[in-house]
Amino acid sequence: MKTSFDLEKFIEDFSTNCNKVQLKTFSKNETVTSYIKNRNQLCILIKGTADLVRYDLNGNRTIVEHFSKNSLFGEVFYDITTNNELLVEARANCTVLFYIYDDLFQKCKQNCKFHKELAENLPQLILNKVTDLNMRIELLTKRSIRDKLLGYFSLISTRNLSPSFELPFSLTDLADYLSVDRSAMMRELKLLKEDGFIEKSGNRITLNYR
Amino acid sequence: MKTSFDLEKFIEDFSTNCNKVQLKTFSKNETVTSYIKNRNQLCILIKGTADLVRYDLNGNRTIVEHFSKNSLFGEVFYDITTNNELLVEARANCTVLFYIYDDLFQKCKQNCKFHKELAENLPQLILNKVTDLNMRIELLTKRSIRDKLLGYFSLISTRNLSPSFELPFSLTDLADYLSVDRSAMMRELKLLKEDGFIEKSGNRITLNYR
DNA sequence: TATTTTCTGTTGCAAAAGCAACAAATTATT
DNA sequence: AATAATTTGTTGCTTTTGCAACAGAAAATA
Repeated sequence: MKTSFDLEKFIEDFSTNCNKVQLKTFSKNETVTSYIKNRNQLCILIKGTADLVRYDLNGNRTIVEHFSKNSLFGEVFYDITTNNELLVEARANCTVLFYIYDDLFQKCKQNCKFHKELAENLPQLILNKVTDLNMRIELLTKRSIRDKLLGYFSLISTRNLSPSFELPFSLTDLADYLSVDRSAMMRELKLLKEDGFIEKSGNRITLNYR
Repeated sequence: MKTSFDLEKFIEDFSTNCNKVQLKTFSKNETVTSYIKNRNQLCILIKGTADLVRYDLNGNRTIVEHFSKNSLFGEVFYDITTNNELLVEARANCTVLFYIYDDLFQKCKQNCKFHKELAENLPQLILNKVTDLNMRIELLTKRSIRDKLLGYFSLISTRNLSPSFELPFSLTDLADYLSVDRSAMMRELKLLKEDGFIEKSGNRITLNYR
């Protein structure tokens, strides 16, 4: 895992009069922001978890990204070309920093402490985001539900340094994240149990493969 | 589209004695690099086109990313957790800049012109990469081959500012890029023609929807 | 230019995934 | 504690996708 500085710590003892920065809190299930064409917001999740969710024309819901502490989101990272609605929804109580900027990597005119720190650390945070996106692509390019599940489990297991873990999603959300039908996914989970690949009780999974 | 500085122009009249930078050329179908665990190379495609390709255990080939001028690649952007082979293959004659770095965003000790310029421009190039990856995810999360094709076509069409365009891939490669079976994709293309969504002659597609 | 290789286009059949509907279990709300 | 809402688990049926195999076209190579 790549290291990154502790933004939360930094924010805590941070008081700025910089008018380009806003700190807001959200409670579970609230909409944090929706992506709007021709705006270019940058947001940093300081605390909590949230999802970027898309609802398409067929009524399918997709969890496009899953955010936790230090995750970046906002239109800066997205070319909004489609008519799909893109919403960021709080999964737990959240603290989010909104950054309205002229030039993302330029220090603001006041040259305030916040902008200085941000400019220094943003590149690494973005790099973390890129590796996250690449892992997501690796999952999505797998051809079967089985391979998607196994790939996802193996990922979480590696992160937790344990073959046994609680899913960070409900099973309903996991299906939306892997972009597959929920009932088909449930069926495949059952088969994975029957074939001895995994053990499962509730949302706790134990892997029987390395 | 986001703007970015012209790296090719910059490289042309660039001569450095910085020992951390290498410029190499490749001809079509040559392997530019393969991703190696515990190395952290950063590469910039100065000229040409190339693909990041993965071969999985089932023998499936996936085009993970498609690179053109100014694209970034290398292990910096990838957590190599799987046993899958990841190769960058030149699709056309290429010029690639390899950057062996200690700290990606730190100027090198010699404080050479190249590192200065790169440090200034890298963040924007990375941001472009992030929006590319997000578009790719949007495509891959579409549930049917039909929607993937239509989404992809609409993307290319928007980029080219025209409802008619040559595919930048062979159809075989397009299937590997959309992560679907080639023959199933061909069948769907035929249906799209029959249903009047597209016209197709060879690798030229014309869209009949906006 | 002849020959080999790759790519396109097609099809029948098999396997996988999606859809719809519902009951049971769990969690949230009043 | 009672009720409502959401999530889990399951299944029969339908549709979509994948697989395999092959012929013709196009492109690359000798």
